[in-house]
Amino acid sequence: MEGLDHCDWKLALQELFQGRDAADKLHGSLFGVHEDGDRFLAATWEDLARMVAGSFSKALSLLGYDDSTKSDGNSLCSLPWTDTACLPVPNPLAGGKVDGRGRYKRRKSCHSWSETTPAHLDDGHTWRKYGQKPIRGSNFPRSYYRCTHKSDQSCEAVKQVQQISEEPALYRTTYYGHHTCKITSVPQQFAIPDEETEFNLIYFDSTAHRNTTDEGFFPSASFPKYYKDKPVSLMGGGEVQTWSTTSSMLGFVEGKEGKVG
DNA sequence: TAAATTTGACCTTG
DNA sequence: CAAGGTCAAATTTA
Repeated sequence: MEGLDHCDWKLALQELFQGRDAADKLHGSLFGVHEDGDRFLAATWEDLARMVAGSFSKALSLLGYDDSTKSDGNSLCSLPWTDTACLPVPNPLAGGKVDGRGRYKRRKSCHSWSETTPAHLDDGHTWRKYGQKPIRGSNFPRSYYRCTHKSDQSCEAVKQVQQISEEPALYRTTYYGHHTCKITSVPQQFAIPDEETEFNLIYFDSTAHRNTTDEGFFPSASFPKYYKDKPVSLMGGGEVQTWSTTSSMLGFVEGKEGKVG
């Protein structure tokens, strides 16, 4: 993977984690252990299957084994993780208000990266909700989140979360911008790697990308059983602030970038 | 008491 | 003008 730049690397990890998450859920539901039991709908299987296929296809593409998803010539680095150009910027000409409200430009048709999941996944970052709006044509409101470190680290990452169906519960998360904040806390799951036997799902060797002095990333990361044992918190009533597991590693990967600019 | 959430006002865009 | 996105005061929570 020497040819993989950091952005593709992150995205590949994201897709792999998401794909495995969906695969686990699909496996559970196929064997009748899903929490919804008999009421678990075929539509959910379809969604999960689609997620599995999509995630792994993207990851493979990023890793150079399938160019079908890169045929448009767009590097995935142009996705919102790294696209700060589409972030809202102050607009001193707007409004003329003295209280600073509304001095921004709405992001237009900037790239957005979104995912639809049955549950919320931890991206390793903390978010603060700053708004909620009813969306025309949707039974569910859309929630707006920004990075908790917007003020202290000028981190401009934002995301929107909207429930798109009730049964099965599906949530669409759209990310804009990327995190420039540093993650200072190490997810415990990663701080103390589990026993070797637990490294059974995904194993990362970052030596091709990092040297030993790098901070905030494990030379060899894996996903031990904790992930399977710890259900991902569902987002109920627009309130989700405690995420865990799957993408914690991604958050960590993101965090190793350090501050930009 | 600090941090997070709620919610109505205000803004931009189409 | 409607819809969607953001701000910030008020309120809630830890």
